[in-house]
Amino acid sequence: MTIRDVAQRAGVSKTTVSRVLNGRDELDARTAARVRAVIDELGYVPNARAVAFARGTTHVVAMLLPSLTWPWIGEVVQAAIEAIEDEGYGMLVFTTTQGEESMRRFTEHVSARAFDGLLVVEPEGTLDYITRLHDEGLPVVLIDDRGHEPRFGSVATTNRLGALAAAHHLLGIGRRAPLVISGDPRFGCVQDRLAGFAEGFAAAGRTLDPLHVVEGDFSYESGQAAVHRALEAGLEFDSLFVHNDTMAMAAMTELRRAGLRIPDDVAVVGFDDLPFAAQTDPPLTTVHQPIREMGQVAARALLASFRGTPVPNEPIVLPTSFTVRASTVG
Amino acid sequence: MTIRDVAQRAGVSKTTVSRVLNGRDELDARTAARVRAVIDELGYVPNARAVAFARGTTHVVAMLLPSLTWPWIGEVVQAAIEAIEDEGYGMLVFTTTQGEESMRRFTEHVSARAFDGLLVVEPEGTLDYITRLHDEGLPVVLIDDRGHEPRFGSVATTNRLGALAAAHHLLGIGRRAPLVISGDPRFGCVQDRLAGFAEGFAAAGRTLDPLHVVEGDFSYESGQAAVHRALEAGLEFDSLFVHNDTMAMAAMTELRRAGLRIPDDVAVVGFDDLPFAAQTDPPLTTVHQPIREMGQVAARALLASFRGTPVPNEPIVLPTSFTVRASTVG
DNA sequence: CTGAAAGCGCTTACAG
DNA sequence: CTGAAAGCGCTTACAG
Repeated sequence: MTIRDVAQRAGVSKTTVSRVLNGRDELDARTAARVRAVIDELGYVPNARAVAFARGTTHVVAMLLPSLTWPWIGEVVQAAIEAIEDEGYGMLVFTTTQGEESMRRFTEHVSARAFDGLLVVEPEGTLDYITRLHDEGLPVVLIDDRGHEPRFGSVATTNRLGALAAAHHLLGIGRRAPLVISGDPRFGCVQDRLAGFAEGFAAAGRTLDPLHVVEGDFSYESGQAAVHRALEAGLEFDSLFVHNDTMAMAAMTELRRAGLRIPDDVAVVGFDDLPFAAQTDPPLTTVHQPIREMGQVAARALLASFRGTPVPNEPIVLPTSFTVRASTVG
Repeated sequence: MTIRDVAQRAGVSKTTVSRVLNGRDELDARTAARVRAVIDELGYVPNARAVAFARGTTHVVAMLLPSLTWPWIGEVVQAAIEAIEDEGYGMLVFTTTQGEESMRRFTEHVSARAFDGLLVVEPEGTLDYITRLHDEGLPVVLIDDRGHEPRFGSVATTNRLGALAAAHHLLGIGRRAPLVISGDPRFGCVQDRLAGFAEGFAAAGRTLDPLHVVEGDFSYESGQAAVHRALEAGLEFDSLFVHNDTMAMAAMTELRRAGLRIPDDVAVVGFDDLPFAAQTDPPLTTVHQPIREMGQVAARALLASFRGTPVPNEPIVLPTSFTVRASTVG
């Protein structure tokens, strides 16, 4: 069934049916009603391929991601999909688990103009390429989990303030000797978290000893190893500020193994507030990242740009919040 | 840039360029080489919208899911995407977190013929609808996590045998009094797991007491509650067979809280083998579901059907395996 | 082996 | 307010 069938049955031209469908031109109310009745009766839905071809627009948004199996990525994508679906768009998902080959394929889809705009959680080392796509006219919004501040639209969060809140909380419960387990220091977000946390302690007249900052890489194993090394080295600490929840969970397991009580001997603060943070043992105090909101806001900004509202050039920054649980306050 | 530009520059017709692009007809090797050279030189990529329109085929596969935030769903989708991308297809993802509204939107995309085939992890209560889509000619493959055995192509796993393996393992390490924490018994997979486990104990001359089967709903909370209730009721057990890892993890936390040692007092076996199962405390012995393989096999079966190989009518069954960790063998 | 032409199902100036 | 016609960029019989 095509627009022709509807037109014939309603006794109008295809042009008129098209107008009813898209409803921006003036048309006689009665004609419109009649056409609409026929559309309903026939259950007609315009062929998406034909519409895309004629309009030069797909009603599809792509999302480029490192992988779907990361802890928080499902949340971002879910939120973005919901926002996208709300406007009748579809979401094409691309991941880069196959490295170069994945990027080659993605590029192919870009060149083929298979979608109208792009949401991206940056796969490592692709920022220049994404920037080029943006410069070439593809609407792009970056969901910035790494503190990039790119030259195009992005959504980020307050890493520095989040870490500051962690510092205040630990100071507030009387902890004076924190150990920091950081993520990879090449990331802007890691720098921001280190800076914010140091700032909080500095404001209380306490300088953080650089020896009390151990480097992890956001993985479970690295969280475990960090605590292990710190204990072996005989470092003294009454609290942990860990740059993500996964490492924090690992750290807690390791602390318990060493016979330390949480929070009595060591209070632990994470970063992310993933769903499992409420279910660790003990439940984890952590800096809440507005993951869902970031996905949603990014999607909405992209959709708005299709309607002519340009994506802001500076990052859209969404605030973290602070979630207190039993890992710091028994 | 369009196919016209390439044709002009190569001094051939658009038909010829199209033939080079799709390469199924015979053509002069030299002509083909010349056209290919021009294509490379110009970096020409056919417009996906035009191709889709002309061919009546989109090179896009859709995946319908309850949600992207479930523990194992990212793995399935990731595996499916990789298989899809390998053949140059794109993956359109739809979730049903918005209930009826989501389904209405999805239906719209179906009617608009926005994709060539469908992969589905069934959102509750949609099986009849999916069956109808299949009957109307849409290629569909179900990734069956619930023991459905639908009337169309599906990929499933050996729930019964997996549970049987769990029973054998527990018997093998001398456990005689298991407590089972099940999922929602309306699911076929839950029935299969109950049956397989009971079978294993029956074969060893031991009948399972129905009182020792407590019902959960696959959620963390329900796992915790189940153990709590069992202990309150004074049930005696030396082991736990839990129908998924999430409840198993919750159960372990609750056991520890009650002062019981794992595995000394209670050995614990889960089901799924999610990534976190290796990182619980202690690491969880569990029935490994071939989640990635299911996604991959389902995607490949769907792609094969586009090439004329029909999707088999009976379920494609992939075997579970059994992963032994410290929660049963200290 | 190659090309001219029709056609895929819409949208959108343009004319009335 | 409405319609005839061109056009979007390919593919695919059909003819040679």
